[in-house]
Amino acid sequence: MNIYVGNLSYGTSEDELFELFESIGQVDSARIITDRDTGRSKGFGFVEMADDEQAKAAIEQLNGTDHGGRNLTVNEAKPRNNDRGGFNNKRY
DNA sequence: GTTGAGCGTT
Repeated sequence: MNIYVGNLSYGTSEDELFELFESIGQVDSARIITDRDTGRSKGFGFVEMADDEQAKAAIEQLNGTDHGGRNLTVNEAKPRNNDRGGFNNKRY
């Protein structure tokens, strides 16, 4: 299950995210999203968990909790847009 | 500071 984690502190690392969710259940991978242009954190990230019920439990338990001075937003992630614009910035 | 970007043709 993919989990969206928003309102992260800029100081929060992927490892911190991993450990945070690992304390609830088995974490497949953890990722902090950084801006491709500036290289700085976008303030949110994603965690992938192997077990759905553990993922739900993690969402329940971590959503709204304080971490790094920020109140975390945790919920199920939306599918990522696979189109990046690429070579041809398509319209229509 | 809130939903993930690799390339101008892969």
